[in-house]
Amino acid sequence: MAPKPDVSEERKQQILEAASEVFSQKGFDNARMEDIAEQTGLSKGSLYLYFKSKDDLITSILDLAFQREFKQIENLDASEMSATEALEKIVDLALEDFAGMLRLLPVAYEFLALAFRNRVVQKALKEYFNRYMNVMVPVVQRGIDSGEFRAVDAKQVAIATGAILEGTILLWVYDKSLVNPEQHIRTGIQLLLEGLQAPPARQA
Amino acid sequence: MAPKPDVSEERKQQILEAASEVFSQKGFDNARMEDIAEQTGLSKGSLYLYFKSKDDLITSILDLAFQREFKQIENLDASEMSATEALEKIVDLALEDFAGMLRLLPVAYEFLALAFRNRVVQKALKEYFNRYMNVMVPVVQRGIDSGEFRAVDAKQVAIATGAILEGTILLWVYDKSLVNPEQHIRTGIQLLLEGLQAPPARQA
DNA sequence: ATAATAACTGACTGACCAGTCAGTTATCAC
DNA sequence: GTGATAACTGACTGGTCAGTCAGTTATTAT
Repeated sequence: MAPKPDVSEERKQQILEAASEVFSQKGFDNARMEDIAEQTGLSKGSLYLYFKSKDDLITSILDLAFQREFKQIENLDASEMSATEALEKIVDLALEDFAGMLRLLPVAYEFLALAFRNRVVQKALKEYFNRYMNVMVPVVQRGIDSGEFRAVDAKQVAIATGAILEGTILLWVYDKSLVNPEQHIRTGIQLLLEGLQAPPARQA
Repeated sequence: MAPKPDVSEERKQQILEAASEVFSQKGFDNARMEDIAEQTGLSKGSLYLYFKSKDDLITSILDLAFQREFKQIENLDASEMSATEALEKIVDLALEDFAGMLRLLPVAYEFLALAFRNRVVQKALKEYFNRYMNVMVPVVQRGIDSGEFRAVDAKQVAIATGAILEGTILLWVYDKSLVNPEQHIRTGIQLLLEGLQAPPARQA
């Protein structure tokens, strides 16, 4: 009576993989379900056995990517490092993730555009930003309390660091030959840190 | 013989204005030419008297926005200011433009996503980035030469500054209630500048 | 075998919409 | 008026594609 083993988890993975590929190559609107079906080797009808719509597919893909990106960073035990070391470690992890997310970057920017008119997307992005701040602010604050950094607003530093991360990647999209995310993120963060360690600025 | 005065320049403006509105509200793919026609009060057929396709419309809109953004910055005569003052002035101008571009931001992000698969878009973005660097690098270099800044790579500083600008705006899209572009761009740049003015970093 | 059912298929439907063009209207000169 | 032309219109065409579902195939237990 109990027939074929349940392959649905495996299929879901397979479909998500194929869909990531197709979405990143064609963009969300220009990707056809038929394209994704071809990429998996399944038929279009089968996709609907595992995901209820095209929207469901893209949502699942980005959700997974975001979850993955944070797992490592949130698991980082920063208590044994100096704040500077912790920040550098976080940047390292973000850079690793960047390499993995590369393929999804075009879809991520479309998603960002969507945030202007879609409440669900807005909520997802807010949550993402919150998790980021919840990791960063305590690290910076610890640096301030310990005297490692001068007295600044920890939130502002967390935002500036995030801006360097996201902004450098964005500039890389502008010109992939002149911007090297790995290198330029590191030096950008370095400049920020040196500003943090400096005594209150002398006159310009 | 010579009938009706030529209204085509006026119409073009009118259509671009309406299209910006509709694209920013619905996104490029979901905006219908019919929607844009309604917004202008003209008929769909008329749009095609002034623009040869939907692509032509979006291209014209973004081109105009980019040109406008740069005119002021490139016209800035920095020779009488300190490098710090010049950088701050550039940030001021960028922030002014940001206010004007706000409506186009969603379309701009879609455009960025397009850059991954469209050569023409790639070229346009490269040119934009180049113009930015051509303004920034000399200013920073002058600061270094005059002893105002310590010896760093001017390009790296220009990129870090651009990253703060673009990255802060991006974070604002993530959470509009926690990020204030005007405020956080200023403090981010401030931190960078203080790093620039600092002596070679003491140990962390 | 055969029955039970999970997994899969792909032709089809209904809706959408960019772009066209034959026809209409408005404006002007005389 | 009337003729010339610029400006405009909107029904229509051709093509696209998400999602459906009646039917088919594969796998297993007995």
